[in-house]
Amino acid sequence: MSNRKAKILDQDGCQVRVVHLDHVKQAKEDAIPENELNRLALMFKVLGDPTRLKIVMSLLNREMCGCDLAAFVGLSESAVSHQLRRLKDLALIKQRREGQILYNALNDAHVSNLLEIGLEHIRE
Amino acid sequence: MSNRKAKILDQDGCQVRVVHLDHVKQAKEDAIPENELNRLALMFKVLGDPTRLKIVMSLLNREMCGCDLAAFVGLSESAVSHQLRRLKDLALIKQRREGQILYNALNDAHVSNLLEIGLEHIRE
DNA sequence: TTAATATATGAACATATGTTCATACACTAA
DNA sequence: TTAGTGTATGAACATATGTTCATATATTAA
Repeated sequence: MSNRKAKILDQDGCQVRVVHLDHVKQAKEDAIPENELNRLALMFKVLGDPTRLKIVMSLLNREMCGCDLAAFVGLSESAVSHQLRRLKDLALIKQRREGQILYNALNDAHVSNLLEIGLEHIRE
Repeated sequence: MSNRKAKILDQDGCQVRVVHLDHVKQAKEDAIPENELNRLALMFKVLGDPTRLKIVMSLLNREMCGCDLAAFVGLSESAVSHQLRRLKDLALIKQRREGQILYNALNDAHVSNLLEIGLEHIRE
């Protein structure tokens, strides 16, 4: 492991100081593709809003229609609908229609795992 | 399970339509405390920025100092420092000083688990 | 002490975000 | 078809957010 200070050129041609050239190089090699990174960040960001998180948490144990969710989180049905769309776009929830009513549920086990691990982390 | 439409009063005294009174009631009983919800949302939000997520992902396999991280993500050391503080505030990373250099690492297994499960989700 | 390096921080700016409002669509019952 | 209900969506607004810049602090070497 090098502790020598080095100057390298970044992708824009600017000089950048680096302490551990090898670390930076390896990190770049390991990095996931940019579209995956952005999609992963977007998924976390969608979970990172209290309203949406409260909706998702409530779906851990039951299905809920938009109407119920609006009453539960204390917002308009319109606001809830906007949020549900974002959750659906990232496959965090799935929807099933029964007549006029659209039931929302968690999409798969990944989502509940994320919630559980996240809760463990903030509780320790 | 009731399918009868009902009108109830929310905590602000406004009339709210509810399809499944029992679902809403149970969801309210199950709900985690508001401060936990907000903290959990904040944790996801902090992971939900591409810059911070790229930093955290790079720490999966090695320690990195702020200097290296700035070169890796292609931003100023100041910008990186701001982001590292947010990550540290939520105990997502920990820091260890060695002389002038502050090494950053993931705080615990929860963080790497969250990243792995998140990646699985977006890749399926 | 002085200079150099690594990191931290407050203020300011431009951009992004969530809710509201008005309106439109989808499904059902009469 | 008509009316009623559940959901969706675009625009607009106020707020929140991330980066930049200037500056400050901390550690080490000379």
